[in-house]
Amino acid sequence: MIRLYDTARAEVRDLNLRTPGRVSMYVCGPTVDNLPHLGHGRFTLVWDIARRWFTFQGLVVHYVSNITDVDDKIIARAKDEGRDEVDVVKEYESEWWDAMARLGVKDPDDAPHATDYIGDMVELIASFLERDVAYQTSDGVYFDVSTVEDYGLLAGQPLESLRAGARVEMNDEKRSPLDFALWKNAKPDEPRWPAPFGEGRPGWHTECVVMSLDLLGEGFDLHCGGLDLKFPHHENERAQAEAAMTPFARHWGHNGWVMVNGVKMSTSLNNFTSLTDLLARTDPRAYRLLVLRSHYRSPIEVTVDTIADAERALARLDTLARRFDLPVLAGQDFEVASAHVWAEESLELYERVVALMNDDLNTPLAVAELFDAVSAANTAADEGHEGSARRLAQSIGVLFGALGLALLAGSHQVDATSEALVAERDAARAERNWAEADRLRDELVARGWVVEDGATGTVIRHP
RNA sequence: GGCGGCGUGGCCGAGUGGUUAGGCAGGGGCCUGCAAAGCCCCGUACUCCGGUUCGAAUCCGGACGCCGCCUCCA
Repeated sequence: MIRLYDTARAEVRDLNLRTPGRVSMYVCGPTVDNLPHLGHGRFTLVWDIARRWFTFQGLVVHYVSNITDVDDKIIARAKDEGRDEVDVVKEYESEWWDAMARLGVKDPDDAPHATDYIGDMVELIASFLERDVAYQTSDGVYFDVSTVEDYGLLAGQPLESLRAGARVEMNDEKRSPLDFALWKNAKPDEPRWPAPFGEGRPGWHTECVVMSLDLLGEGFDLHCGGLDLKFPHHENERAQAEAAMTPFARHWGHNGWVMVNGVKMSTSLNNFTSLTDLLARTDPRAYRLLVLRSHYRSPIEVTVDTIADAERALARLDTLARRFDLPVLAGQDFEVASAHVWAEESLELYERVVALMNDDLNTPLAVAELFDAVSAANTAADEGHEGSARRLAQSIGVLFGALGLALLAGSHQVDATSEALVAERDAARAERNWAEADRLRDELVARGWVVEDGATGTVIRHP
């Protein structure tokens, strides 16, 4: 049984699936108005890991993650740069998928775009107006949050106390500062779609309700996103589903933030580092390992130091892959646990990892177990238990693969000159000509190789 | 003002009553012609003050500090 923290209940509870054996999950995706930042990297990694783990455990996952392609910030950028909104969207959506590919985030089964669902949104908003849970003002249509009995469920606060602390500037046409825009009337030069209540565009909170229900159906299993979406975004989605009397997400999952020097990384603070930059200068797997080594609900510091730390830890794992020549796993397709033969040596490891992962995705402890197993595999090999060591190492590779982390043995493409130097060095060593062997090693190092003496002689690899 | 979270060894980061988290960095050793990789050992941490307990980083109370949400944000 998989257990997961549910924000709506504020507790870890059994993942209670709509259909046994199948998980339907919706992950709130990005607004494509800029390069993705580290926070986007974290949420995609966290939920990719969850998804992969569910699959590994034999569940059939339907994973939906949207692209918000109509938004004030997109319009603002297009204006600033004197180009078309569609052009802005095209550029940054392309950057988004590039970054996802480099992070090793598996493609969603469906990636709906808000603009493909305008008609459905208009219909929903019209129904709200009809039923009087929404109202028109001079600038658009607003949802009346007071019509939803348990508004504030996800925020963990009743409506009254949310209202008391509201920082939003009061628009006197709004009945409550917490009421949110369902529809924004188009100003001149703004993109617009027709609607019975006036030409314009949808507010941000409506698209996810419509798209998740369309693609996953009523009462889907899991709705996820960054903690900052908990309120008001997810609260408002929920409110709309409630108002439409449609069963919505059975569970809510939220991941912690990326911090910068102890402060939340956020768009508004403009203290973000682009994911694109990070991925250009580091091994993308390092970020995944960094994410795995802390709990998904905890904040993490992503800095040059913590990434470098993760890269060094990764080197240890790659060394294992090299030593045992492990296959590369964790691509777009990955193994299911039942497809792997858990040898005697690794069964206990597997069971411990399963217990940890199934308890609210305890990746930090699972990773600690795996690192312990790395030592065990190396020790077994050092002691000459080659087969046993190999079986354990293979299992480690499979389990990291299940978490989306590919262990890389590295390429063995060696140029002819280097190959000749290796042969010369082995000859020199055979003659116990250490001076010459060391000279040849220096030469190889100068050519950019890491030189190691293996059981079969000189082994060179890229650092 | 309301709600929530956090404070752990040089760094990152788990842990929720008693036993080694793990990684990185550092020191010592084994192995090696010398290295590298690997293995072993080591630092004996838990903001502070009280309390409960045979025993607390872990529970309770208080203090201090930090962060977040109640606009936009993953």
